[in-house]
Amino acid sequence: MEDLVRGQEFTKQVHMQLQGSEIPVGKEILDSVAKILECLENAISKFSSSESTGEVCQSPALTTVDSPFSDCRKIEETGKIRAMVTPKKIGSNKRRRTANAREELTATPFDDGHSWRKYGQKDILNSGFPRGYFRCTHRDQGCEALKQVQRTGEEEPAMSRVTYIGEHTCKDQFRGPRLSIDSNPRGTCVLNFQSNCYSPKLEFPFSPSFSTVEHEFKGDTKNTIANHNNKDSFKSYEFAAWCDLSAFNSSQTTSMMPSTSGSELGDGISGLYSSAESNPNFHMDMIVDDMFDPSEFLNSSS
DNA sequence: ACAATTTGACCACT
DNA sequence: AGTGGTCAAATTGT
Repeated sequence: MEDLVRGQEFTKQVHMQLQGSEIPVGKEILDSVAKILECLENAISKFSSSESTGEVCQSPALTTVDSPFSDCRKIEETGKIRAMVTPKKIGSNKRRRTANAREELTATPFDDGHSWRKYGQKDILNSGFPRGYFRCTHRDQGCEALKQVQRTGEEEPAMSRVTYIGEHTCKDQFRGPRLSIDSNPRGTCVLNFQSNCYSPKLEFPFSPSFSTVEHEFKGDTKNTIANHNNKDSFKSYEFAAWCDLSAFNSSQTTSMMPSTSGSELGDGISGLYSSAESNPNFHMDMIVDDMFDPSEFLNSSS
């Protein structure tokens, strides 16, 4: 609930900034932001009403405990018989407990700082889009965090409702504040450095202008995003752009990037991460034209 | 070879 | 019986 309200506030700020911006902003973008605001308001009002009745996320109360060894199955498939005797874990019922569940409305897809492994996909009635089921890749460490991603409609940019179930108990800590890129139809990008991109995250897919930036970044391996461990974070339509911004804070460089250790990326942006981490109020926006050349930028700033 | 994703089947729940 | 959540073999990617 708190997150929803924060998200609403952030979205309002973005909306006001876009409206008051000297840079021409596409009507579609303003419309999209207005829609997001509307969705958030709906979600908040629904949540408020369900909270008072003890419900969580519109889901029915769920039972979770079964006999731990009740799942003895035989499956016939293409003439073969596979006998599976899989002890059922307590709490691993088909219907999940949704306590600790929270929902976010996000652009599709986005990097929430954790690594997820897809374990299923299901067509959902009347939704038109399949729902994806993800679990934390560190499930072997006992991390039970799950998320479900459901695209909400045909709108562009594509938006998805992401439901997080359970908290991360693994060591794959939040990778820290992210550098995200937004762009308007004119080809200008906004790099948004935020100290805590928690929820909800309001992000938009790339317009072709980003591919220009990405291409130019790839010209220099030190500034590249190509070798990142978590390649999923860098699908062409996603936001994170990474570059060596250690010029901003070389003295405080401390790696905050356990998940990228060994990659040049981690070295490259650790300064940015540490500076942002060390200052909870760190917040910086940059306007970047699509002819932006990171090497020139770095030369001029050093 | 290993890791991640896809996909069809199973099962709990309504 | 219909639906949604999960499992795990098969497939695909690196």
